[in-house]
Amino acid sequence: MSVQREYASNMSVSMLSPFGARLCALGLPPETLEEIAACDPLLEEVPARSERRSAAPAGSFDVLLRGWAFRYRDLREGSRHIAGLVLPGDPCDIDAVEFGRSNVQLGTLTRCLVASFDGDAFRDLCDRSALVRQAVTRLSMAENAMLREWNLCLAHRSASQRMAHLFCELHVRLAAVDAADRDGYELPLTQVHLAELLGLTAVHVNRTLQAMRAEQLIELSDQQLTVRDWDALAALAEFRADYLEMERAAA
Amino acid sequence: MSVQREYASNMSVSMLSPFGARLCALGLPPETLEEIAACDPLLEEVPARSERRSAAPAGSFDVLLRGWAFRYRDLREGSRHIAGLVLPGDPCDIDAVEFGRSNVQLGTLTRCLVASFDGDAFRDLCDRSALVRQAVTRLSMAENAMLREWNLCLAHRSASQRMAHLFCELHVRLAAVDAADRDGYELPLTQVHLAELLGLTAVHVNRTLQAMRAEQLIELSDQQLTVRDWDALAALAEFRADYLEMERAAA
DNA sequence: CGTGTCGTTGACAAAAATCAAAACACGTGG
DNA sequence: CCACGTGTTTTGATTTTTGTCAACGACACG
Repeated sequence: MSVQREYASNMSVSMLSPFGARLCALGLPPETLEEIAACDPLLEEVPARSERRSAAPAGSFDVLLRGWAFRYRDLREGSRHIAGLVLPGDPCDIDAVEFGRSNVQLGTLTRCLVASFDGDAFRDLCDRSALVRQAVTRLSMAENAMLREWNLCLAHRSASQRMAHLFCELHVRLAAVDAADRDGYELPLTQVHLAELLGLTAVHVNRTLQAMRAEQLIELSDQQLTVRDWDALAALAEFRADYLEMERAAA
Repeated sequence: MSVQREYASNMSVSMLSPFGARLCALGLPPETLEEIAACDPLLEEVPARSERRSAAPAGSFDVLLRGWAFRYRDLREGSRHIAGLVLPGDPCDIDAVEFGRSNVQLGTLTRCLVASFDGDAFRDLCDRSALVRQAVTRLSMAENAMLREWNLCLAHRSASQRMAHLFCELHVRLAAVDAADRDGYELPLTQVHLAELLGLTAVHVNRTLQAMRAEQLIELSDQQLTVRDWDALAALAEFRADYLEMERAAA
């Protein structure tokens, strides 16, 4: 391995730091990131508010490094389902690794930086390295845990509870990649986005937000969310962070 | 390897046939099942209507071979969320493989036969065999796909659409393990179970079922579901089976 | 026979969707 | 600078969907 190559690889490791944080939170050793970084990802900037972009063009393994994105699916006549938010450190579409192509649409909310690993090279690496394949498995299972939790919310909780749960989950996930203050974070979503995500109408989202503001739970203006009363918010949502903390679950 | 051992292993392969069908549907070669079967699972009968059973006691890897089971979680005061149905060939809790213990509750609807692989032995096998670890990854991703689809249903579809979607999905999943007729299948769920699964009240489930019967979509009595009009049912649910057929997606 | 579970029904209340419109911010071009 | 279009937030009135509460009948089982 040439010096340039090693240098490039080290650069990659530091570039990939949010992804490294994710792997670490999943209980994976630092070598995992080094092995993956050796794949030399392509770094790509994506402008804000882009849509109709495949999550992993050409079956590559794409990881979001900076910015906010979301997975979505169009429904009949103008309606849309946002299947989940993609935050720094998250894979855009983990399934693409196994199945060689993506059938998820990805949209961006802010300007994003994406690390794109060549699909075939990454799959080769999976075959060679048990650690890397284990990382893929755990990333998939982490997503699984979030989906299950969100399922429960959608099935059994009210509009305000879902909203509260989303805000709590985002706080914890953003904090894990140093993108949240102690009492809030930037939330680059419109009320329409929230509606598509929560499975509500935009009108109802608006009224729910107003109720939550009136109850002194949160403030939200200019894309900035401030949590006024974390305990009350978490209690409303019946939020427990354990499903997000796989490493503790593994211990 | 002794003759007895091989013999036992061959026995296992045939015992495990529903699980083999799953692996095959996920695009995995037959060797995968053979390697796994060599782990010599314990076969365990579980009586019908048992509850409060951990999905994978002692971190074992458990696979349902016969019967119906479900994953659930208790909520505040008497209410309960059924997170998913476990059909023959399905792992009871795939996460237990990676995290060495299960925090999912499992209940049975009918008498069940479960193959239980020793946790540590199975994890050793994962480390040795890329194929087996890949199987775990794909099983996790398959569950992921179902969760995503169900998420969409819960978020954006009405009671009758959810119900229709459930019936369609079950038909396809049961057919994959030869447990469905062309026009229906046994459905060992009470209306209360359906309610906990669909995120509705039992009363509303009852009324929704009646409406679907009145519209000649289905019949349901004595735990036997008959699909009267598949096309109309699938259209109502906006059901497309592709998310269940990973092998085709991979092709 | 009681007792329990399950399916069913009716009357009513709450949650959320729908429809329509206004208020507001923000850029762009005249 | 203003007029204009567009996207976002807000509001009110109304309807639809679903939940809640209470009760009853069928049926299995001890």
